[in-house]
Amino acid sequence: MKKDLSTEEKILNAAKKVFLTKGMDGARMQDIADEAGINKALLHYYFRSKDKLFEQIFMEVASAFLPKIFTILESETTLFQKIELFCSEYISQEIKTPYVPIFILNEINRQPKAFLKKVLGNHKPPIQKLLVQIEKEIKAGVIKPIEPLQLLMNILSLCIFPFLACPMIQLITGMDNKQFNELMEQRKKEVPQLIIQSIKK
Amino acid sequence: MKKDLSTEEKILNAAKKVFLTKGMDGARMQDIADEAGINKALLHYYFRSKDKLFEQIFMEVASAFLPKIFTILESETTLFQKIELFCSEYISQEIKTPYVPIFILNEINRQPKAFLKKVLGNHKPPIQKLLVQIEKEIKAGVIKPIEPLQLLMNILSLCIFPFLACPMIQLITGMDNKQFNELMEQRKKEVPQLIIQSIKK
DNA sequence: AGTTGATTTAACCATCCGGTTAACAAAGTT
DNA sequence: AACTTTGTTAACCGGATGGTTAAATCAACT
Repeated sequence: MKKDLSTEEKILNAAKKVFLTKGMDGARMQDIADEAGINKALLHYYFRSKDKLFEQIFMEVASAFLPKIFTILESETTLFQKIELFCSEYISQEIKTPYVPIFILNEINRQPKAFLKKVLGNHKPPIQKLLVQIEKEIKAGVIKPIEPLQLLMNILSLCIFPFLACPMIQLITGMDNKQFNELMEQRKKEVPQLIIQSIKK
Repeated sequence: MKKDLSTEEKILNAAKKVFLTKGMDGARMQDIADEAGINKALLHYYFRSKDKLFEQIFMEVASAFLPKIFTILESETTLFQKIELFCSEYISQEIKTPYVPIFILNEINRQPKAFLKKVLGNHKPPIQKLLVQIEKEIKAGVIKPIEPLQLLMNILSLCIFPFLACPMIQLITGMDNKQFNELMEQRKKEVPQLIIQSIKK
């Protein structure tokens, strides 16, 4: 396995792998210890409890994923540019870390309120700006009238779902990872095209 | 709770509720017993093990959900009609049973091969027909050229994702169930419109 | 009423699992 | 070298959890 890493790094890598694939409930401390090639007691020496360790992994994963997205949504560019940038950034990110979406989704399901507090702190979710921008563009006659929330859902759906369903898709179609990723690369352009075409006047 | 149901029905209802919301790993036999208002030993009297009980629930849930979908995909109608019918049927179904999609998704993740075998048996996944139909329509010049798999992913994404992300959406927007369902009702027409518009010449 | 078979329960068992302890080893520090 | 701090391990602990058992209750039939 990993060799010259510090014990703490070995643990974090192992924990990330196990938590991402099995989720909080399905993960066993022993699994993580095995994966890291160390004694189980050492886990508790470095991270006092399973909860603490999970928390650390969760924050690491979440804060590598969400801020980029939020930044784009809150940026000052035009709506169309925003959509293009968001889709291609999001999909790139997901290709690199394919297990993250379902991990996050399940965590939201497990404890919705705790999740929000953890990832947003006291901030508001950064979608208000986008929704207002959409409404403005509608009133200005730049795009067709549409429920802003529907538009946002469409964007998120098209970007995220394929990664959530990746195992199923690969299973049904017999694709391997490489083929799947090629499809996803295509989507970086196709999704924004589809979205923009649907709202452009 | 439920009153005049047979014990077996009480158990199945309780198990469905608990498994759907907490998943196999997160569910406790005691939870199910409590939910059904019975003794834990009675669970094992009716269903020998947690695995057996889960299996039963899983099959019940899956076979209430998937066949309808498959039938539509394999029917003989035109592509456009198929898309319209599929989206509206699928979304209707999900409104009734909102926890099912994430439940199924997680089960696929947990044991992909076992899942396929369970829900398909020896059959082939019924998407081949649709993919061929799409290719035909492209060659016939009825719709724009598109990778058939991309089209299928788009349809599934737009139909399923909102329900997967339902807790998050409700959390962020502050919607309640009723408002959310209204949005979904809208989608029954908007999603097929969006899809068809994107491929129509 | 008594017999029989299905249902239900309380109590129990064994194992799993998160977490602790105490002893030991390695690496500094003086 | 003696001592302290840090890292690591084997063994253990207690509670949770899936599962079992044996007795009690109920229902149907004679």
